Amino acid sequence: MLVYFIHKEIRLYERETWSALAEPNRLQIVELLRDGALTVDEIAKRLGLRQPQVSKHLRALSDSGLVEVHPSANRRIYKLLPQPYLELNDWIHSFQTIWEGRLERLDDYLCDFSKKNNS
Amino acid sequence: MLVYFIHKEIRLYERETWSALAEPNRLQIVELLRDGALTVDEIAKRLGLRQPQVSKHLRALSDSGLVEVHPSANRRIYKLLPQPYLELNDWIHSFQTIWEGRLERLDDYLCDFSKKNNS
DNA sequence: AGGGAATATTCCTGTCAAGGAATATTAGGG
DNA sequence: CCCTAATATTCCTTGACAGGAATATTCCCT
Repeated sequence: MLVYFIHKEIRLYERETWSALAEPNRLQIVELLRDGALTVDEIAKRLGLRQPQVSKHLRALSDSGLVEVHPSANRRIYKLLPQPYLELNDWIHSFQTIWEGRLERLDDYLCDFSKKNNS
Repeated sequence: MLVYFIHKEIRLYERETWSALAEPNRLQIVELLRDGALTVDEIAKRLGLRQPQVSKHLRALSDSGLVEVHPSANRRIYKLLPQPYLELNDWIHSFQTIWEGRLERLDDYLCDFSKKNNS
């Protein structure tokens, strides 16, 4: 249970995850894939994007380990991989003390380092 | 309790959150602030960054609603805001079916739309 | 008021990534 | 084996953004 608070232990997982999701179209793709695997064309159609850009975004998502592809005949079917979301979940939980408002009063701490700072 | 699974309802919160955290130095700043509020100089010192860049990053984080500043004399003390982490947590949980492997078998679904696609 | 510390801002430059358009690749079907 | 659909890749241009350096600002203190 205490595991969430030992945030020193939390893996500094692939930073790429963040930049991969920072691109709005890629985030949309990911949210689309949440409901199930899709082909490139299908994604392009639903999001109103052109096929090459979708391919490129999927490439980025794939490189960051966010999605997985498995070919089926002519098509390539993309689906989400669970790993990054697990890691994200861990990371977010390392902030639990923040969102639970348990670090509200830090003024003592601040006085501390401001004294140490007067070197 | 079911709230985590109704991902249609989840707010498409500020997309800025992602790009704000995509910058490695900003992510480090956030992870640093997890342990408590800090001044600009303190952050700069600990991360080995120059003060102006830290100020700029804090500006970005502030604009995205990730951090909050309250002045104290000469200094400005930055601390994390809980809101974005709550939202991120919700978002991540909307992928719970993924990481729990409950969407493994989607092949039927795929056959579905590939038929529909033959227009 | 003036000086200095802490912080913010501006300007500049280089880099990187996204979209558009065209083209290459791959795989099935006749 | 060619044709076509589905997908990937390349080249190009453009915009956003990060860092460096210098400067502006803010605020306390005497």
